[in-house]
Amino acid sequence: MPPGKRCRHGNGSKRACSCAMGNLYRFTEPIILVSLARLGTAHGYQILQEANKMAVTHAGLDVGAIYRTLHLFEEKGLVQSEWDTEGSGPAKRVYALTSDGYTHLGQWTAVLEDFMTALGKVLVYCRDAVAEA
Amino acid sequence: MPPGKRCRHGNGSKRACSCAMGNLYRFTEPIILVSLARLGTAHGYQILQEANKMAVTHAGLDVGAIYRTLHLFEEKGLVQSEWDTEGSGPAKRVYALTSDGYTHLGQWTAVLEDFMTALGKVLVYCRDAVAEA
DNA sequence: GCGTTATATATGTAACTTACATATATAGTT
DNA sequence: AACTATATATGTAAGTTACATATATAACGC
Repeated sequence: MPPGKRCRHGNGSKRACSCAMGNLYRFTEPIILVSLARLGTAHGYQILQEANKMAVTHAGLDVGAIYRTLHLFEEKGLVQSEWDTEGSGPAKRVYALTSDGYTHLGQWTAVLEDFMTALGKVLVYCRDAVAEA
Repeated sequence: MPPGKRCRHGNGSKRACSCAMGNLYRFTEPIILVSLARLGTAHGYQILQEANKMAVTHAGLDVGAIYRTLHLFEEKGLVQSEWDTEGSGPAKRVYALTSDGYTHLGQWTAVLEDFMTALGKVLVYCRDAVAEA
């Protein structure tokens, strides 16, 4: 919990690691959607790498969660996929956003906007409280 | 899930309700800490009202979570409490932050700063992706 | 050829958090 | 006496994270 505690994210700094404060929401769903939107077409492992460039916690996205969420998205019709047996390495299942997937990303974007605004207010109060203490 | 869906938060607007996108983290811990810091001394119900002024989801903080978290905080030594049987209404247990509680709030503040920065980046990507679609 | 590493997908599950119902009790209002 | 608001507290189903583990293919060095 305290910043001194060494967690496995290599945080030797004086700054508290997000993992030390409990399980924060990692925005797995919107990050996968926006990663796919940016990549156009991609398989799970590529999404993982793109996604972790924008991780909101020190831990980054969970590998297991990526594949589970992609299956879930396909069930809901937000992505569609096919096997890619060409190229090097093991066979990959490549995904792309559907029209519904783009719509869903738009809805997530609106939620994130509101979330950011609200969290910004909390943060101002936090800074004030810490400064006065 | 779609914005049209009426959830119990009275969202008849075209904007998606946060609850429709799954269970977001509501930052129960830091919001209780900062609420207590602002109020000085307060009982659970007062904290609930102060906390919901800065709710990061449409649902606001859960009443049950408030009392459970206050008990947890007391176990950890982040708050201390006593019964207040004076004044009107039922007896209230009034809480105040300890020195460790202020420290913990400081650590949460640092985590929120990082979180906001990271989420801001995601949001920029989201806006770009939605604009291009 | 063979062990090692990197790539790639997938499942299992314990712990944590949220969502919501429910129970209890006191004070004030009609 | 019934109703409403205030105040605290518990129970638990569902959702999410954390992390281990299993499977399989390709590339690389030796």
